[in-house]
Amino acid sequence: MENKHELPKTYDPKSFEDRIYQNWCDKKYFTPSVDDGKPPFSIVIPPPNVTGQLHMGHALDETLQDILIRWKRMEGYSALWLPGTDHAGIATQIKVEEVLRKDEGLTRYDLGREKFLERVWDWKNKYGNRIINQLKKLGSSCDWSRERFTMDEGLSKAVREVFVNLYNKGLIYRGYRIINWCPHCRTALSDAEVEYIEQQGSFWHIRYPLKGGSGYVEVATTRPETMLGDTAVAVNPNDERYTSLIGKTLILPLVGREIPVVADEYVDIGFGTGCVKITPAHDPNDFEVGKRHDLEVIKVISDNGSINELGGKYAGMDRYEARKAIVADLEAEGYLVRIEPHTHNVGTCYRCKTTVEPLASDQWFVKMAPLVGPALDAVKEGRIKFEPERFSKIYINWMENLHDWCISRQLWWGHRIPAFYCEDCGEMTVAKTDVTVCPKCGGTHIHQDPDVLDTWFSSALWPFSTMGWPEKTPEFEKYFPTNVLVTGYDIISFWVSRMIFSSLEHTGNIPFSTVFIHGLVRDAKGRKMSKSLGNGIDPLEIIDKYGADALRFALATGNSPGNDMRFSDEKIEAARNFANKLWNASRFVRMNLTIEETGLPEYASLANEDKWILDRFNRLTATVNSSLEHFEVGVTLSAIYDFTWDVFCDWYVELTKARLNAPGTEENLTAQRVLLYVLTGILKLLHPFMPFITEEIYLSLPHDCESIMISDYPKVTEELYNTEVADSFERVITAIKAIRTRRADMNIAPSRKSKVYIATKYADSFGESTKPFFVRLASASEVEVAEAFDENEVNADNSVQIITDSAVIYLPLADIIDIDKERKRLNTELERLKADAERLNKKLSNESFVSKAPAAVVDGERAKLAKALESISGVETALKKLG
RNA sequence: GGAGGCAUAGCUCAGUUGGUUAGAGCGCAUGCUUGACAUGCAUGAGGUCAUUGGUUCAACUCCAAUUGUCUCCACCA
Repeated sequence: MENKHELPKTYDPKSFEDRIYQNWCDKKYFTPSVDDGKPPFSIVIPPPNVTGQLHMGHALDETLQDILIRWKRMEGYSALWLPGTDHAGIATQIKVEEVLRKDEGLTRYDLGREKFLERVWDWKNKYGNRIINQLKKLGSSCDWSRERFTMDEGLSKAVREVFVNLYNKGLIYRGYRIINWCPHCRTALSDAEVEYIEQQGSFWHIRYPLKGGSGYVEVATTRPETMLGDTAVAVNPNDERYTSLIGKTLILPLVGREIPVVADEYVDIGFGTGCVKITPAHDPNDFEVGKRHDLEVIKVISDNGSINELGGKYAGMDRYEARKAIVADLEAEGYLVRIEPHTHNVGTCYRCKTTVEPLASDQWFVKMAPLVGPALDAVKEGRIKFEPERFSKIYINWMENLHDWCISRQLWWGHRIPAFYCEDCGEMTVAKTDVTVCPKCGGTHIHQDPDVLDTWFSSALWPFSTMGWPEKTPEFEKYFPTNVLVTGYDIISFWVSRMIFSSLEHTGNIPFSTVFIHGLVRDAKGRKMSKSLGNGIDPLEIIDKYGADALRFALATGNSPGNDMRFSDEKIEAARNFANKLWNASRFVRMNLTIEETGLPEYASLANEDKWILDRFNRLTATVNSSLEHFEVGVTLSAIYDFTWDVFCDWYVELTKARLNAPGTEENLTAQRVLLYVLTGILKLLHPFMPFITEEIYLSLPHDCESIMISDYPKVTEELYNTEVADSFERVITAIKAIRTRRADMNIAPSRKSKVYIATKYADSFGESTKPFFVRLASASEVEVAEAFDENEVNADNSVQIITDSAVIYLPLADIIDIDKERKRLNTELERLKADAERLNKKLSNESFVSKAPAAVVDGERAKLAKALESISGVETALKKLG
């Protein structure tokens, strides 16, 4: 047995959390061994961005994962929680560019690609561990020895392997298509990276005159500047208003270009004017129309969002500046018909919120159609389960409506696309290793594609790339597929779905069997926490003030899967108060301990209240284990909370005080052992949720293991169930509560003690050993129990009468009692009970209820009726005695 | 336009396959220095479980519609 330390008088989490975490690390408890012979349980962390700072969303995510992993570890699994970080292409590149501009007044182009990347790596090495250290403050039991980074050597190898395989299968291709372009980040974006924000805009109606001066057509647009790239106007072939115009030629205003009127089903007859200007280079639908009619693609907006050299007099203007100028010119020349206000959704970059510009560009794409089927089947067939289940619908809906995935980014920070071009013969080679000699012409003037891959391309491989894939490492063999993925619903489309189809395609296996989805953490007013609102709550400040355990408790409690939650001062204070309560109860138990052993004494030697608490604890254990199995973290925690506070502290600890005050007796030792057993059990059940305080207390008590985190999680012990004794003891509790209630009703000061006479047919329940409980907890001066009421002992006229379903209790308090009031009260009570009994009678005489309801339910109702009848007879007796 | 969530006490929220008198925290009221804890103890007030219908012996729970509210996806120029 190690030395047991003292527990200081005040609960001060700062005094032990870091020390305990360091000890766990030193002992390597977080690092499971592949050959430990235990069944595997694994989770990979959703890798936070290296640029990131811990926020409440992370705190919730990590807390839930840690709860699961600690629970499974204590249950005897080889529990691996694999941590790491994501290189976060756009975010990190922007971050370092900012620093560069601020500190040195330079742009990345000033440095050049290689030098710039050196700076990014410097930055990563310097600040990339910040978020990892923050995770440690939370108590996360990640296996830091297996920490990975999306751009480390192994993962980069996996990325290349996947790219080349997909390319060779024809699932990756290069194409000239309309993509979403962010003029600020100067890169292409995937559909998922575009956020639509509703904006107040205008609808400009413009006349396009017919060649030859005989009339015009009227088109409407929200982006007038794109007219510089118009190469046709389209009408619906079934639109009778315009059939005569099809095939005619128009003169594009301001530009003077001749463009045709084409017929295309894409045009909605009922919307706008029914005539649509077609700009194939800057609109995805127009691009398709253009392909069908063989129209020229004229790109007029450049990478930085300005009008390019094809824009005539508008060349060089920013797109919004050009819009103003064009509208003004149209008006001056009489082409502008009118301007309508118009609300529409504008696509913006999810990183910088700049309005994206759709433009035609050469990019790399993943062909989605062949990957979707298996990824849908895995969920539909239940091999991958979403928890809560409803999120599988969101997943399915998204997967069924996928376009090809644009994976190339015009950035420098990321995995460079492994495509090599021969400058001599133009051959392109895609290969796992760098190409230096052209396989076609033998030329050596080779350059690699300058683009990098979408960050999510490497994230999609995370569950297996982190395990060493494509090598068959021992980790991969043992821990893949992983068991649970814990993440927020906001990331299902970005990440979860891509992991699923990638894993199925490349490993032939699912990446995880359960996706445990949680909601967002909002502020006390229900608003999303954001930098711009400045309403974010810093988890590290909370930890500093209240402790990591309190933060974890606040995040885990009252939170149901998939739902958003609010974080408030009240919540964190309630959590801290609970920790304080546990701390003090433990201190009380500890100061009364003289024993060293940890087990229970002979069951037969236990008092009824001991058997009662053990029965209740056993039930708690059953609840906890089954609800954790269903990811009901919040329900589990509140069950432990209620038991700890209401059952253990408020009742059982109080009930043991009489025995604790009698040192040296056998009863005293028994009480100590049961107290220690139940308290230790609570600590173990609670440990996954509140790892620090439970460890600190556990080690201060006689303990059976060198750390609570590697001890065994409590399991149900069949022998500890004892409904009969537990029910019998509940009668005592019921009686004490009833006495307290009556005394409070009558405003009897606690200092005013009273004799307590208990008339009951359950005299066994109210044995000699229960009398001190009435003295201590119900202000009794002395207690007398009788099988039946003894008229000689009690003058009912002078007694307060209390009726429970198992006893009639008399408090002789002659000077306080008001006979009329008593009679009235008893009559009201009698009426209520009779109404109850009648209702139950009616229910039980209902033939279909008795025959169709389960026997247990019917029996339950019968028991209720029996209790009601007993109470009725108790009240009637009392009334009779009252005269 | 498509899909989904939510609606329970003054506030914030639980309520695990339908089965007592619907719960918690905070707040409120009353009384307590009960030698672990005032970050506490005891007691209490407070709810037609959004509305209407349906299924069932039985509905806060399942189904449909309605109202309010939030979110995601698509995007008609």
